[in-house]
Amino acid sequence: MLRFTKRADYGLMAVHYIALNQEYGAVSSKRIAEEFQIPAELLAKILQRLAKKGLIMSQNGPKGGYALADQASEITVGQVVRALEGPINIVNCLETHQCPQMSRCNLRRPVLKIQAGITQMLDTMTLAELLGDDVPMTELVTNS
Amino acid sequence: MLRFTKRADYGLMAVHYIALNQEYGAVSSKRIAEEFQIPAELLAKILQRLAKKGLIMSQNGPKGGYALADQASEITVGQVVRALEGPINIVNCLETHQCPQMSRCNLRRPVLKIQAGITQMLDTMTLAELLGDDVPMTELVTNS
DNA sequence: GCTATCGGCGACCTTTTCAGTCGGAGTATC
DNA sequence: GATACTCCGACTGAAAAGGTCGCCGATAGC
Repeated sequence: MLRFTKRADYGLMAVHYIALNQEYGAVSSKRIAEEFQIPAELLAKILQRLAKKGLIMSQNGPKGGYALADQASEITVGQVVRALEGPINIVNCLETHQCPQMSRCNLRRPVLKIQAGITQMLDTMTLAELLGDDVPMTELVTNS
Repeated sequence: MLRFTKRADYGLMAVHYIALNQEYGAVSSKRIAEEFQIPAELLAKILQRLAKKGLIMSQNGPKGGYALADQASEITVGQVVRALEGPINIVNCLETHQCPQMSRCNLRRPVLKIQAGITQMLDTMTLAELLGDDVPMTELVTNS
């Protein structure tokens, strides 16, 4: 229901954590998993995927772990999300499957508009922007 | 992976179709299902839900069916989506479940920002806007 | 008043996708 | 070269979505 998977959640948390702590050396998957209390193997898989996509660099062996492949200001939230969840498609009729009423459907334009808006939001938000602010802001939670 | 369910898809298609055709009388669930080749029972359930939420009006019996409860310009895409999928929450740590690292999480602010952006887009888009344009625009499909 | 047609409602089954788990291979350190 | 640490890829279980079935109540036409 228009929701990120935990893959994206965990991935963003992890990348964020790496960005914060990599100056003291590579950050291991295990450490991040403990920090956020998420299953180590699951997180490992996520990080592997990010490494495969070239967003983070992996280093094997003791003292190994992950580090950002680029500056935090050069990596966008959209890149991380797409690396983990594939291309952003709000509806499935526009990708592989074809809606039988493709020709009559007037929903494509608005849907694409929404999609483009979301994509742009994600792509203009870099990791660097996530690092600064640590205010609680619980009051922003608006379950409309 | 950040995707609408078919409930929302079908719901929007149906409401859109009702808006187009209701001037000649109520539009039956069966007719819409045939038009878009979607399971009649499933669509029925969706329309019932929309009726329950007061977005469309139902009329029983022969010649019965559904009609918009309000002007097309007064019904927003966001209303339809929320009626069918509940409140929009991109991540689940912000609603019922609590992330064990709530205090350290710096992701809330950007997530809420994205969420607010999406919500606003959906809420400012009315049904009336969907009715006018029927251009193909297949070239807009950008699987980035 | 009988009948056909429609919406309304709840329970159920199937399929897909997500979340989490397991064993294996590689690499650096000692 | 043995060991401990890491990354890596296939597998299994759980949850949600999608779809189905059957029955009831209401309304309009005959």
